[in-house]
Amino acid sequence: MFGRKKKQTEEAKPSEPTDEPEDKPTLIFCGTPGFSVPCLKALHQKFGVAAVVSQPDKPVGRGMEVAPPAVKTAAEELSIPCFQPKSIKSITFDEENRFGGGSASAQSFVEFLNQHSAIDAFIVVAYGKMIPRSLMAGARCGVLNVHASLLPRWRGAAPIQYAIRSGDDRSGISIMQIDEGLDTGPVFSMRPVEIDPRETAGSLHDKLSLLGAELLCESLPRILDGSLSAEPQREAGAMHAPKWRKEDAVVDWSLPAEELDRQIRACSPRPGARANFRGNPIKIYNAKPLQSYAGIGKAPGTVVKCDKQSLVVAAGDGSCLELLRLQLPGKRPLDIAEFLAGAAVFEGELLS
RNA sequence: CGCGGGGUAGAGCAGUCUGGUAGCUCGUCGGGCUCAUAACCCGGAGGUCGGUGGUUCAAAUCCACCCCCCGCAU
Repeated sequence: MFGRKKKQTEEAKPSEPTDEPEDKPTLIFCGTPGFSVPCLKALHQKFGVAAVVSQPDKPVGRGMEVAPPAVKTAAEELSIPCFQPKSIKSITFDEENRFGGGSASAQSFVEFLNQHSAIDAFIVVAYGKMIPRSLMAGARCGVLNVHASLLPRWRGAAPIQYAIRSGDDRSGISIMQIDEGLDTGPVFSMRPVEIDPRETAGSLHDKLSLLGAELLCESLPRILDGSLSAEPQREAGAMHAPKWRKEDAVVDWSLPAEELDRQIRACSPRPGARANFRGNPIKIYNAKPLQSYAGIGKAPGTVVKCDKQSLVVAAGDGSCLELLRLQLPGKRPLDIAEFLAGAAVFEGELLS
């Protein structure tokens, strides 16, 4: 069992592959944002993680202060060495089983890899960069990936958002072998999760983040000992979920309310679906499509009802959207009753 | 030193430019009206106006520094 915890006193591993599985596999974890952290923590607790690779610290947020990625912070808490090369794509792996090449910022990582020549697997969870061939060749089990969709649906960077915006009734986690393509490698295991009708990208993100850690830890022992094989993906049903762009968050009131609702949930809590109100950008975090107002016939974007408790706006195809949680620039997100307590809104006003 | 908005009663806001009795919507408590109500009417409680220092006869308001929250951009 890989789950048994044994103190490992020797740093270096024998380079010859042995028939007997090691007490503890040598794993290198690559990840960057908060989504990856549960995987890292669970993996380290059950199997031990030899090293972490994450994106470099970068200026981020207000004030452009340099901040470390969530995975680096977690690695430090767990006392795992963390490397942050600017690029790993030029790292090589030669016939003598040595890593080489790589940018200047990757040198210490390459050096570390050569000290651990019996790497069992690289495990990539939302690392944020493509993985070079050298890493696939350089570990006994290659590069494994935790992906937040049921492949081949939603390959790419934003599977969670696409699943919600498309109205999918389920999502899930796939554990796959990374090949040269974008999320095209063969799949070891998948586990579905239901998408609740009121699911947001945030809530699904959190669920899948935990589910990913769970399924990874369950699958890994059998991947490492070869008893679990990977099935090639069917190409039928393959869908691409590219990076979520700014335009994906812009509300178009001429769309039917149900579509707007899905878009709003896909954008919540980040970046927040965006509309315009009296010349100000306004963010919509939660809304409800209404049937009872359907067919009212006002121009999309028109406020068709506004009292102290509720605000209803006309959308496309005669549908209406009740806004439930809003945010004005410089303000906190507010539930509709609070919002209306401070901002007089009139029926007939137009949002864009 | 990326650009910008904000912190005033339990919540959301106005008042700050032009210093001079703390205001609005909601909630809450009490009373009234009503078959009834999240409706309506009357009344009450609740605030060291983010903090510290300065200017002034007088500071929510002007000046300086600090703390916290948020929008854009990345």
